[in-house]
Amino acid sequence: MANKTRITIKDVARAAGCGVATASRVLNKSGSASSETRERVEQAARDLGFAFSATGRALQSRKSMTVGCLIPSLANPVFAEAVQGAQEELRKEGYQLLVASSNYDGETDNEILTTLLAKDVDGLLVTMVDPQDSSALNMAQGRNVPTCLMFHDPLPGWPSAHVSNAEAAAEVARRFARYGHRRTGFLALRFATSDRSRNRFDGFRAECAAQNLPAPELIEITETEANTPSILAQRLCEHPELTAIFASNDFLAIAVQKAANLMGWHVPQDLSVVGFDGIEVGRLLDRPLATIETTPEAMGRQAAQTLLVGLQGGEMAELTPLPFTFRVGATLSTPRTKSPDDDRGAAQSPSVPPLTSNVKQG
Amino acid sequence: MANKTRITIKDVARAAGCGVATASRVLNKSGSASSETRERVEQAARDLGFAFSATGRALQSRKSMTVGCLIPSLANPVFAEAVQGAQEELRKEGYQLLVASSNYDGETDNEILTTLLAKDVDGLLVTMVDPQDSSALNMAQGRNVPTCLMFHDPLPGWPSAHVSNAEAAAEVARRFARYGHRRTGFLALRFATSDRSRNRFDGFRAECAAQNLPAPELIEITETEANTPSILAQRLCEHPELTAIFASNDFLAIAVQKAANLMGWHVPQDLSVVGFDGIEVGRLLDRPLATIETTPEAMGRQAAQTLLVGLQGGEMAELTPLPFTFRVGATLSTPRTKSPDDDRGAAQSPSVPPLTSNVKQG
DNA sequence: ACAGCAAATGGAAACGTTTCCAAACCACGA
DNA sequence: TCGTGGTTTGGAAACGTTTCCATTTGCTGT
Repeated sequence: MANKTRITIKDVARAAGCGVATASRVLNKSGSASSETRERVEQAARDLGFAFSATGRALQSRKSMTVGCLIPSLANPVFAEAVQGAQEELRKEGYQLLVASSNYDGETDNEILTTLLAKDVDGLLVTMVDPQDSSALNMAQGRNVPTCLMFHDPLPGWPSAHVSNAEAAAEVARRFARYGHRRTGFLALRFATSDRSRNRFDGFRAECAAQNLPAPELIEITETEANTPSILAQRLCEHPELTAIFASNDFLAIAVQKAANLMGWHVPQDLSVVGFDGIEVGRLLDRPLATIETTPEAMGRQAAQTLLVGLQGGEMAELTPLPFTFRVGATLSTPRTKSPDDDRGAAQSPSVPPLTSNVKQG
Repeated sequence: MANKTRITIKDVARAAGCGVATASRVLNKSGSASSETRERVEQAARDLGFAFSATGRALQSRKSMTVGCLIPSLANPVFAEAVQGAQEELRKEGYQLLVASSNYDGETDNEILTTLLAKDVDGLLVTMVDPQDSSALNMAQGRNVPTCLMFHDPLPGWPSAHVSNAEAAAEVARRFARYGHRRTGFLALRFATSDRSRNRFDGFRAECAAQNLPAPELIEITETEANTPSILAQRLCEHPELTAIFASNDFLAIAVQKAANLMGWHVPQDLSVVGFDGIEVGRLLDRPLATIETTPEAMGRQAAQTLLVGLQGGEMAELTPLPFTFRVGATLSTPRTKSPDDDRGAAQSPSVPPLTSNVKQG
């Protein structure tokens, strides 16, 4: 019960009958020491169950061996997987990850970054609402804290592990065009706080134009609308002319299918749907989801590796976008040919078979 | 370019023309100071862009304001959500979360815990392979580092935020029995490294016995088998007598459906399937998954709140299990009556409607 | 004008490390 | 016997805080 709560290197030194400097040298295998002292120190350390205090070390060496990680939410598997990948990569090199999420809130982003910087993180891995003018992110730069973004399209000043949102979205537009769709929609959640979503829309719209399609309809919905199929169905009904919907992420795309079912529309005959991200469950659906397949874990790994270069004092190179794949699912087909009084949901012959090959792009 | 890299309280004191003690008092709003000095110090701090170093503070106060979090993997949304909940709860009180995952490996568990302890975490949130005899977890106890488990059924020595795995599993057995199933199977992944999974099986088996059902078949599969529908289908074929399968998590349950489809079996007529966890996507499937619905985020929150009590020096009480719900989906029904040469997959009249009410239990 | 007291202040120690530096020690050849 | 040069060794400073404690300052009331 009279346990001193912490065993320090001084305790070890005393037990071994030597100075702390010597103990430190032995335990770190730096500098020289006679084999007898070495033995005594090691024995003492073992007996006492000594372990270095990372705090003491951090203070003296000005290296915390800690990386800060800011993301919108761990409840989104895309971010969670990225963190998982980054964490594994960093741990190999002895770094720990300080993780915090902002819930898609710009102010919280800054608060968190400030806290992380105060914690003396050696580096930063960041996905946030508005990196371009975050005071805290600038402060990180001023303090020379290596920083790598994740998911964001390239931004001046920071490397970013990402997939080209615009190019991926363009691929979707091309697919739609190839299947003969003309009136398309882009379904967005949190459009205001996600540059990813905005960039997807921009890329999608641009390619629609290039393909001589009418401009896509932008449909913004709230979290509640996304989670309530009946309401979502209502929103979709406001756009009866659309034959294909590009959802800004897979969950949304699945929700659209659900909503469509509710109205008796058949996917894909009555409405084609394509998602974004390529989450695993999309594959397991009865009607596997057509989607842009990305690899968030690889993204996290890449970000971590780049950061490691920065942490070792190197120059962090601008990153080339990670490849994406168009996953051919069963939710994209030719639109049914519609007559003006066409009744959606009527029996329908099978659609043309989907294109057989996937496209990989970098 | 000649920037001193870090601004310390000494710099502030010098700029304000006072001692560091005074500066510290002002900036911390502790102790007294004349309004002029107060003003000068605050001005100086603002001008210099001063921020406290958490490391220095941690060293002197022996509080790192950091909590360590160990989980099997962030790639599993159940854990990711728990971390999310815990993180939010802890941040409110000024704590940051140091997150690491072990990939379901017991040795890694211990390595990580050791590292976290070295980092002087003030508390620990843990889900691991084998908490009962982890040297590192004992060390945490010896060092008086408050620790709360997550997901684990109660264990002597540590509080645990959890759902009663056995009771939840028993509920599944009762549902199976009520629908007239007799030959059932329990599909397990990582049985060896998950006490949760084992406890579910035990509870399931016990209640099968109580309901006079034959002992359930334990079917262990590997990750690869789980991810490859065709192989999984093969495994299922080895047990043609089973009419209902309880999968140890929802992903597995979805995989079973997929595999069943592949063989032309109809779910639930030919094979009923129930999952565990209650992940969101289960709801969005064409055939919504029947499952035990749990609330991982709430679990993370509860664990964090308990831990906070411990962090404030209080006694951490044993936690009562969190409630779970049996989610009535569309994957559980009466088994089709089988004749010996019955051809599974033949056309079939609709099953009886599912029970209408959910059950909530704590 | 002065004792007495509260408010304000700053020096110094401590937290646990690492590392610089000077001192002590050793064996060896001259 | 004594330098010489290398190996071991430990004291002390530094990293950025907070806090104890002693000192100084400024008033109050008599």
